[in-house]
Amino acid sequence: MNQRTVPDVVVRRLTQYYYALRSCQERGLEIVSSQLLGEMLNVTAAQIRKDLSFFGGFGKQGIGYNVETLLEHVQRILGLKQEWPVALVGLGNLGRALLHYQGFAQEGFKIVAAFDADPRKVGTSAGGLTIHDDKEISQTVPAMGIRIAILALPPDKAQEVAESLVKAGVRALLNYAPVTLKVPEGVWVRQMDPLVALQSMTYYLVGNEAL
Amino acid sequence: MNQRTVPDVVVRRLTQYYYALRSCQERGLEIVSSQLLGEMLNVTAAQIRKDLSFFGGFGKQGIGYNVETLLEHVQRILGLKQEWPVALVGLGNLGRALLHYQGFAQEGFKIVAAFDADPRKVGTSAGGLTIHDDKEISQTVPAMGIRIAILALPPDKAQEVAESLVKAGVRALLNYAPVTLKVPEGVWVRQMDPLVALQSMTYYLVGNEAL
DNA sequence: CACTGTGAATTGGTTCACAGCC
DNA sequence: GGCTGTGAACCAATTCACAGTG
Repeated sequence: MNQRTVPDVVVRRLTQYYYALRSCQERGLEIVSSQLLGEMLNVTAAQIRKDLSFFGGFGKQGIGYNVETLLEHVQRILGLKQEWPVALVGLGNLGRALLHYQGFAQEGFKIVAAFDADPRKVGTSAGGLTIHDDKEISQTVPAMGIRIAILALPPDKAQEVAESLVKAGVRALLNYAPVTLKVPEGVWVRQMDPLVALQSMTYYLVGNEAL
Repeated sequence: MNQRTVPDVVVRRLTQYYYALRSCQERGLEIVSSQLLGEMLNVTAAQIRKDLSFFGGFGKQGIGYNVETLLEHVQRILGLKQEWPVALVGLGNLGRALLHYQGFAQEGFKIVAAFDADPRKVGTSAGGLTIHDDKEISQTVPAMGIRIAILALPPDKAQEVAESLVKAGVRALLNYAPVTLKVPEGVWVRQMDPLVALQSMTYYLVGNEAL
């Protein structure tokens, strides 16, 4: 039990543990060892034990971890036991695909407000939501208690919109625009950029692999 | 000039430098300092200099880096000076959105083959491509010299398809399925999972922030 | 005896600080 | 004087190894 501030890598891995544990649960496992969890995720057993020890001693020596209770703990730690209202900004191809993606709602992320800057889109409806003008962010976001937003808009608009979202109370941004957003302390950004991901792999394909 | 094997973090950052340099170019900058580049990307100047020094000395002391030539170098290092044929597997909502996303082609990633397991989809066409059955992967992928694939399919199918892709010569996988793929040495995977990204931010929203 | 939890050891990555050059 | 390139110093993360427990 170590109550120091937890490194972000650990938090990210925790989400992986969450999925692995659910898969254990589906398979009807009652107990899981750090060993097995590690094999499922390509991570060492020691890593998993150390990661979990940041939050407390959830296991039993000689036995392992109870799947059910560890899952509960992980959910609680990650804040997954509540519903999160989410704003979506940008309703192009990508935005619409995201709006129709069922996975968000299944995991408790409910898109409750949609914004776009294009006057032709404003007022129309998509996925059961009326599309609002970007300008209404400052009004709607605090009113709905939204603290998470998804950005699916052109790169040149992203910074500006991010700022108005943050001003309106958003603290977590899932950014699909290929831009490095400048955000104040205490605001979190995760970059979702398929091109960057591809481009960081071609490096290895082009003969740089050392092995 | 350090010819040790380059850490993956450095490669990932290199893609960021690539975008920053292009933005410099668009703004007409001829010269850029590690300082300025760092400010654009929220990275320290020393980090940038060290990263670049893995690949060679591209700068001039007292001056900085020539935008044009550094960009050239970065493109060459990352393997971005060629076209990459790409396979797309899975043509649900997400797969179709990816197929219509122009960004891939603009950056030299050309989706040249589309696969799906659903017999109702096989034979139909989407985005100018005929959809083939998954079973044809072993035939088509090597024939077209494909080494990169995008997985946009249900989690339970992902591992199996990944294996047939790897067998067919694919070495880089952009995986949208929420599964940890098991791949042999020398195969690269980048996970694109919006839920994981959201879930690793709620941790901080739920009161764990130390600051 | 199998497995966790954790200090200690190690490895890896980042930042410092300065010599060298323009 | 301004800026790069890089060893050295520092800090962070991972792995080791083992004492402790069911």
